[in-house]
Amino acid sequence: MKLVIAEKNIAAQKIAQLLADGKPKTDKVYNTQVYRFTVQGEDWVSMGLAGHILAPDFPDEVLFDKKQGWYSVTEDGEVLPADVPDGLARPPYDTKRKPFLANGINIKGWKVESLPYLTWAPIIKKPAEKEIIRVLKNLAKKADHVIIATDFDREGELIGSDALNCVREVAPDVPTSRARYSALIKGEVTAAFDNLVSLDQDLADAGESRQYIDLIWGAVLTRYLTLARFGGFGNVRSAGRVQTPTLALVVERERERMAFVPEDYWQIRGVGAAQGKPETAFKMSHATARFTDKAAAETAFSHVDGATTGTITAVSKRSRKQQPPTPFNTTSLQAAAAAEGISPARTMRIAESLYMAGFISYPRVDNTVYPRTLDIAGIVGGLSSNSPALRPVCQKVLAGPMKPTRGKTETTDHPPIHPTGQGDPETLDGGQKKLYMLIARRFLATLMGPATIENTKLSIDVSGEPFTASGDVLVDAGFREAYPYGLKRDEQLPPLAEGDAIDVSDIKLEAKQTEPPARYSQGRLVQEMEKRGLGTKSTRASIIERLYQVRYLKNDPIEPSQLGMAIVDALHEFAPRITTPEMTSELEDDMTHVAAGADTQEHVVEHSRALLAGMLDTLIAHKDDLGEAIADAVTADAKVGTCPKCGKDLVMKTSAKTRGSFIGCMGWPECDVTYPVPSGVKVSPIEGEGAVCPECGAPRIKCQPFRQKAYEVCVNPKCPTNFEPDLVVGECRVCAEAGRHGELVAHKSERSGKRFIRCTNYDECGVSYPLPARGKLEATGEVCEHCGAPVVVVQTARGPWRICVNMDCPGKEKKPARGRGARGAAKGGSAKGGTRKSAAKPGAKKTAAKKTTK
DNA sequence: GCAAGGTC
Repeated sequence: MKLVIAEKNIAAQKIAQLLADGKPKTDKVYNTQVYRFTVQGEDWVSMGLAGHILAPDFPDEVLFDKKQGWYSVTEDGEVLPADVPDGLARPPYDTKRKPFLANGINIKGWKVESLPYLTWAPIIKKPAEKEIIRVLKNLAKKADHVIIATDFDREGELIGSDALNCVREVAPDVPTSRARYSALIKGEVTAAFDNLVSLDQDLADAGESRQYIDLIWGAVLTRYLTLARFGGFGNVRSAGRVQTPTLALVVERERERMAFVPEDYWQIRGVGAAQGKPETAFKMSHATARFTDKAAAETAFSHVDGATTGTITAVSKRSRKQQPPTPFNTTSLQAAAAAEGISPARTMRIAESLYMAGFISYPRVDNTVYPRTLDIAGIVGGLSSNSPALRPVCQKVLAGPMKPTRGKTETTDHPPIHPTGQGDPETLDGGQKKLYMLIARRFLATLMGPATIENTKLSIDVSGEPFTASGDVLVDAGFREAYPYGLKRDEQLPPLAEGDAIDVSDIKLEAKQTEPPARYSQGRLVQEMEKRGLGTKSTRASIIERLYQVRYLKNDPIEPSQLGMAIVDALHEFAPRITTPEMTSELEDDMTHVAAGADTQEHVVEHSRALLAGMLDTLIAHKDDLGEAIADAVTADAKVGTCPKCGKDLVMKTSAKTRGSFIGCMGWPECDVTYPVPSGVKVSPIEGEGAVCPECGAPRIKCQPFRQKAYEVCVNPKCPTNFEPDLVVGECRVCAEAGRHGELVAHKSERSGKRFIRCTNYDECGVSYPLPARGKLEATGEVCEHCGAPVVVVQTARGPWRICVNMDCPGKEKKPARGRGARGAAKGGSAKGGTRKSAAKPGAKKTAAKKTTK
């Protein structure tokens, strides 16, 4: 039996189909799919791995004592790896050297001293995909020939080499060979299997060098940063060859913004309209788009101030074509999806699920050129029958020439990301459908003609001053019929001719300032990483996500936190190599040499270890400075405002007793100012105007609910801007039926800030209703016609909103368009609306909201 | 409690 080992299941299946005499049979070994087939009567089996099946790691004996964590203490009080194997320590760090004594000292402060040992620690490969390895070994035992058919690239060679090492453990003598194909098509694959070669160990070693260097630098620097000032569990401060330069890009942009000196300029703008037709109003501006000289701007303005008429002096029309977009690869899909509000990491998760469900092609590709073998018409036909919304445009595409656009990158391993045309999009959830439609529409757009946009430019004379107005109209939609993403709205100008008089109004002189360079969006950052050679199509999204997770980055567009800036600054000073993309490009050079046999893995890795070791003395010497910088940055990130009592910083804190968070003063215990944290929202400080509440002097904060509009409130729940005196909204029905008198009163919890209505006889009737978190309440004195509960009015940003307070009311109307969380909350109350257990219980609301917002 | 690279 011949065993074929592919990098992934789909490749194993495809290879089986392409090589088999007839149809391959799907079989299972343990729980993994394999494909059995015959080639010229001989039995073959193919299986897919799941990428790397082994992961590099330090051996357990140098992983440091498990109980002690990342360091351990010898009997002499010496802090060392739990057991230093022979030959582990290299100059200038040898085992005889005592880094320090821990007796009588707080050991925590000394942990980084063991890092030189880690720098020289040996690295082994540990099983990462145990199930796959089990299957691999099971099949290898029965095989008389093993063929490695992983992807034809450096990582593929390494994955194949790891697989061979597993095979060798159970079948040391089985002959092995390597099939190299660069596209999963008949010609390529059969040629590869007709011309088997042997595994390129140099290429695999090059890949393994990358693994080792990434692990050593990542582990040593991450532990260093984490331990320099230990911030408690869950506060890892990571560093790495790709993530740190990526973070540095964001920090650099932020620094440019901070160093930016805005320049003043002036604009004169107004509104024009065809005479007597105010409905044709259009914007116009002075022909000098930006006056840099204030006096000149004022002079020009003095001529036109209060003008009511103007004259068209020229009309010019020019049409331009917008070319259809190129096919999607991973980066361009991530960028386009990011513009639609889906982060690169989420895009990849959704794309993976669409791929697994058969809706789209393989999502990790660099290629932007459809292969000739792709059945484009078949896919369009499939889309047409499965997606009614796309049917008309599909029919148009089918009737056209269907000449696809081409991008710059052409590889043959996978086609660009495209819909398969199969599957009913109605079965997809919201995020999946949104991404699927983007991919499907993009695909159609690449088969269509350009869009034509007609630009009209009016030159206007107003009291001797030249003005212009410009309008863009899409006259021929072309590919835009399929792909409306990022399309500007038409700006239509009224039909006017030279010499026509127009009405003019609202001419204003506006003082403006030039803007600093924009922050990166997640889509832009992915593109920038690609440009600088940082990460791969498969890793960039997750690396950005990681930077958010360790709280180096925040918001979108991306801002670095104080912590992120402190990390970059510290590493830039003491380990600059890790902060720039050059480490990656030099690593690439090294790997090229190893792959070519001009250098060895041992030499390259050792050299890298030495570079890191050379930085450690300085890093360790500056541990306290760095720890302080990190601690200060973390405090600055936690700041939500300034204490009205003592002027120190108010920060987010966690109560040691209840583990709940609250806002407290850094001046504690001298100053006892605390505030509750509004629940269910992300809190951030307000800078500049509006930072301090004019009513009570407490800071105002910005609250960002999940997927809802952010709002600003005073942090003080007792502030008149938050506090509403208890409001009687009606009479309690339950009490009335029981012959008691109970009044329904609106309350606001001082602790959580939550609002609710409760009966004055709550202990007896248990009647309580949740209320919306915000908006001034008014009693109406009315009762609901459906359920008899009181009706109140809530003043919202969108105007007054009348509601029956009973969330379980049968006549419940849909709320005016607001966030989903609020709808979820309303639903949550409905479970047992108006009874003690549900409505009043804070947990109930939260769970329900979670369910619907997921 | 570490990285980055595959893929699920």
